[in-house]
Amino acid sequence: MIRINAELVAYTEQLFKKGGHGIMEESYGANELILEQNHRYTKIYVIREGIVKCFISDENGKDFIQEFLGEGLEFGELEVFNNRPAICSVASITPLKAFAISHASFNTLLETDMRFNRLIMKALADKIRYKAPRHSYQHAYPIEDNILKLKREFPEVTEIISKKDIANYIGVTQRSLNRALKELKEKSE
Amino acid sequence: MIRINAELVAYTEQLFKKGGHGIMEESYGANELILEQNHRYTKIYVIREGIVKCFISDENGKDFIQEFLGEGLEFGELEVFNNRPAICSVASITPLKAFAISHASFNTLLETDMRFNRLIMKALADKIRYKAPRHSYQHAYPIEDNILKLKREFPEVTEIISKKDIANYIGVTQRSLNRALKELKEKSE
DNA sequence: TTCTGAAAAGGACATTTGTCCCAAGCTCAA
DNA sequence: TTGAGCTTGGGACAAATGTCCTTTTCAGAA
Repeated sequence: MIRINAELVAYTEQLFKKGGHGIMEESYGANELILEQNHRYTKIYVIREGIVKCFISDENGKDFIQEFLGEGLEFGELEVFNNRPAICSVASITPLKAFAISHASFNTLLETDMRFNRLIMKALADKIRYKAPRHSYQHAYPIEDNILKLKREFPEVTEIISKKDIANYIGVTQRSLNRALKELKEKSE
Repeated sequence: MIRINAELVAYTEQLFKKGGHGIMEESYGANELILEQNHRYTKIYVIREGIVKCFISDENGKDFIQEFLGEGLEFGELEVFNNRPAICSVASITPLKAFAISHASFNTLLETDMRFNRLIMKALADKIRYKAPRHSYQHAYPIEDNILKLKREFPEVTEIISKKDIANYIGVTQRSLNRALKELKEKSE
C-alpha cells in the first residue's frame, strides 16, 4: 500500500552528494499541501523520508486518494513529459524530507545519465503495474475484503492514516468503512 | 476512452522502414488473445491499426478492463522493466496490425535512441495520467454519468464494443449497465 | 429456411452502500 | 477548565447495484 523505492532514493542521494546536478533539499511538516491539482510546477520530488498522499478532488469536494508514497517514490514528474498542470494534489501525512529537482535539471539527468533514466522509467512502469490490480480488486470485492487486504499488507495502517483517508483510498464513504470495521470486529470475537 | 499516439506509431514506422532495429510486423484477427495474464513474454507491441482491450481476470472469472488501446499505443512494455509475468491479458477487438519488438531490441533502442526513449517515457506517463481521473470518476459518480461521459468522448462506443466489455470497463454488471441505458433512453424521450 | 448459440434486455428480489443525522470522545488554546 | 472544532462511531432510511433467471433478438451454420 505504501511503496518504497530504495534504489532511486539511494542513487538520488549519491547524485546530490556529488553536487552539480541541481538537486535541492526541502522539508515540510505534517499535513502540508505540497502540490495542488490544476496548478503548474517546475520541480519534481523524490521522497527521502516520510509519507505523502496523492489525491484527486472533484468539484463536490470529494477526494479520491490515488496512492500513498513512501521513501524513494517520486511525484510531480508526469508534468515534465506533457506540458500540463498537475492532475493530483500531494499532501504530506507525516513530516517530510525530499529532494527537489527542477524540470530542466531533471531533463538533463534523463538525457545524460542512463542509470537515472532507467530508474525513472522503471518507477513509471511500477506506478502503472501497481494501480491496475488495485482498482480492479476494489471493484470486484466487498469493502471488508479490501480492509483485510490492507491490514495484511500494512498492519499499522489505522495508526498512521486517518479513517477519512483510508475511506478515500478504498473509494467508499466513512460510514461504510465504519460499518465494515465493526462487522469485522464482531466476527473476530 | 480509446487513446492513440500518432507520434509513437509514426516514429516506430520510420525505424521499421530504416531496418536494423529488430522491429517485426504481426497481424491478428478480431477476438484473439495476444497476451495472457501471468505468462512471460519477450516482446513488446506497438499498435499500427486496430483496437485491443487490456484486462485483468480474477479467480472467479470476472474481467476488469483496464483500458482500450488504439493506434500507436504500446503494450507488453511493463515487463521489460521489472522481470515479472504480465499483469494484464490483451485481446484484439478488431483485426489488428502491430509492430513487435523483442525485449533486447527494445532495450537497445531505449539506450541508443533518445527520441525513442523520450516517446516511451511520455507514453508511460500518459498511461498514469489517464488512469488516475478515470477510476476516481467511476467511484464518485453513478453509472448513468459514466455512460454519458463515455458517449461524449466516443459516440460510436456501443457499435464497436460489446455491452459486456463496456460493463467490464465501467466496473459494473451487465444488468446494471442495461438498467442505466434504459433509464437514459426513457429520459431522452 | 430452420435451428442454435451468443448477445442483449429485463423482472423480482436481496444486498450493499450512501445519505443525513446526531452523539461521544479527544485535543488544543484561551 | 471549558468550550470550539475535529475525528470517530453509529442509527434509520433511501437509493444504487448485484444476483438469479427467463425471455427476446439476431447472425451464422446446417
